[in-house]
Amino acid sequence: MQRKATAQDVAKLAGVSRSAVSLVLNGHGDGNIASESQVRIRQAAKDLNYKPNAVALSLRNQQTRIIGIVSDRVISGPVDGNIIAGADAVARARGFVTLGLDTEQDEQRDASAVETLLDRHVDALMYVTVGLRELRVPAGMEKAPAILANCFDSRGPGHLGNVIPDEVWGGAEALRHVLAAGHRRLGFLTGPLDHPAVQHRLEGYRQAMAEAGLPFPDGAVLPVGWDIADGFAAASTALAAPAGERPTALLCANDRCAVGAVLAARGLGLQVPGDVSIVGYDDEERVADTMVPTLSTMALPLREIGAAAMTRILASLPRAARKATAGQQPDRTILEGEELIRGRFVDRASLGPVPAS
Amino acid sequence: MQRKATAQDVAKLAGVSRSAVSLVLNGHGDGNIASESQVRIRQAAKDLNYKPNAVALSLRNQQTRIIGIVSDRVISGPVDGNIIAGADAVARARGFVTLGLDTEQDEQRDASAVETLLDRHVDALMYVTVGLRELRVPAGMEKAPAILANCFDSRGPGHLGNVIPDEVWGGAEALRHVLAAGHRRLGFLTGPLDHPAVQHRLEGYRQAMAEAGLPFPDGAVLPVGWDIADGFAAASTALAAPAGERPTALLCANDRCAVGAVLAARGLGLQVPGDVSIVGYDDEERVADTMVPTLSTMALPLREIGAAAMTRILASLPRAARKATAGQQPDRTILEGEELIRGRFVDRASLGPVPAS
DNA sequence: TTGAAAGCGATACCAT
DNA sequence: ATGGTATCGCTTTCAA
Repeated sequence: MQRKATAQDVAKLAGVSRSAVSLVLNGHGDGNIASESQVRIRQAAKDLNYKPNAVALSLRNQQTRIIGIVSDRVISGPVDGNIIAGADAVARARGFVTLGLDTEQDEQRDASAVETLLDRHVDALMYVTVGLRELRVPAGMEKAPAILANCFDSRGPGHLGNVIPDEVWGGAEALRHVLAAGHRRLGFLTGPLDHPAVQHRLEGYRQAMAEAGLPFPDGAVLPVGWDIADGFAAASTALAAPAGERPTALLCANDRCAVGAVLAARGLGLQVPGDVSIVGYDDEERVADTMVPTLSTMALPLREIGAAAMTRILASLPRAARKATAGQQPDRTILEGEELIRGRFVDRASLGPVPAS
Repeated sequence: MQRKATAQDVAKLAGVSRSAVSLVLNGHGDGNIASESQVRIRQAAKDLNYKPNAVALSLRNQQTRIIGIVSDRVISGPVDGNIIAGADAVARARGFVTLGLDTEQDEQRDASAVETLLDRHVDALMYVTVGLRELRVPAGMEKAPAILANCFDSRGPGHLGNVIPDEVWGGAEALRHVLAAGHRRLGFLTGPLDHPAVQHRLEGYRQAMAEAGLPFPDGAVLPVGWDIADGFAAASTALAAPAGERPTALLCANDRCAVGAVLAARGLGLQVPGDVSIVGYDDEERVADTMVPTLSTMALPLREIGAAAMTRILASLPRAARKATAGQQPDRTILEGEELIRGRFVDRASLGPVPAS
């Protein structure tokens, strides 16, 4: 912590009292301070490169302008941190800063992370998960305004509000694109059936089939996992059927799974998308866009989720930084309910027309 | 910022003054406060779940116990945040917290990120990059103790100290494993030749060849890029040669590039590692370990780099948190020089013996 | 052994 | 219009 100019220094240079400095620099000077004093004060502040000490302000205002973010494996993990990036962008635009603690998927660290943040007197809390999932809200989170991003309260609705991707819509939208390309023999390489995102997407798949007046082919659902090897194994099986029976399009649980599916197709001597189309999910950077062939995929609106969650939490804070105690009540109703955000389908090379056969 | 018990509350409950509370709770009570008062104070603190207000402490001690981290695309990016995780683990173990700002590769945000951090009066700064590179140190970084992780000062040595992976050793070590498997016809799918990591690894490759008494095959170096598509293109060319001439092992710039190489091999009807061995670099989570086949690769010691950088920066801080101003000088010499960290070779399935042919 | 008081930096009320 | 002063919560020196 280096030493910088204080209000006192500015006051001395301008030949006034520090109260005058404070008044002027906060815009309350107009009815109170002689305008020529105001000029001198502003000049002095500029000369000294004066910035109010954030720590002193925090103490004085009982507001740190820090939003604490607990994440399960977003910061340290190999996956996209765009939720946090989106949240941070909103926070910074409003003079807040985010303080992130990653538990690295160790549930025991949840409560201690919250405690650390609370000890630092963050103004609000946000919990971010790497994948959509149920969250056992850590102890202590009720002690500050809080919101969940990409996860939902295990105690059910009516507790902590949250922002999540609209997976029902996402599943439906992805399938709509596949159907529009003419595909009818499909394979759904989903993640585990007990995963909430998988359930939602399946519902979306059913919706899209119904919209198209098609029956839903239950046998086409192949629950696997989220990794390359999972996609490889499932696709190897699904594509082993003779040309007239095998699926002409595979909808995968995510882009890595799709990579495995492409690998499997190539192993069987099949072209993508010539013989089989493959659609991913997530639009993972440096995977979907640089894969061979590039992956058509349903993008997850991660940045938007983070931004929406941060927007809500900031709106719940008492206005104006000052008078946090006496002033108006924080508007907690903003923190209730679930907000669904839609992604968008990214059309690249791996989805093509139905093979002529 | 919720209201919590203050030292005043503890004092009242224990029937003493707040100075007594402070003395006792900081271990300075022994020669000063009656031992029975001490017991009462400790009990009262426990009853009220008293924790000193971190903000007030920061103001009083002129030390926030926050380390600011600026990163170019580590938090928001799709790549491993393990450097930050390693740094954070060290910091938290010593009662510090890290405040990370990601510039998302926008150089213009560099200085403003540093400024934001400095405005928050962080005790020290760290700059983390997603890949090894030269860094034009942002303005303002000299205003606090600072260190570089995974990058190096563009002004050359003797300026900001740094911690980076030992890429020369890494290149040599990877090649040693390939040579030990018997391979002699090699292909080096490196990143761009002007990239520092590529230059270092190339030097390592030469070393390992020399150690083995082999000439270095300049024609085997195929500089490409870092993505799947790059690896695919380069490997497609390299492996197009007839069986007796084509390389039996490919050393790739990173794991994604290796994925592209595997894709290319499969496209040519070649087995990995049956016909050609493929070695990655980075040991990227959820790629190297779940690829089909799983990737043998040179792991980058990201966590260790973060931990080492944080260790050095904390060691440079004035001891004991108190008497920051008057007390001893910060030990800046610790922040000088370059520290090289070695990774380790991870032996999985993609590296095999030379094909019988 | 204990408590009163100064000070970290900024703000806002209240006399002047 | 201006400046003195209490306050935020804590630490530490100095008197009593």
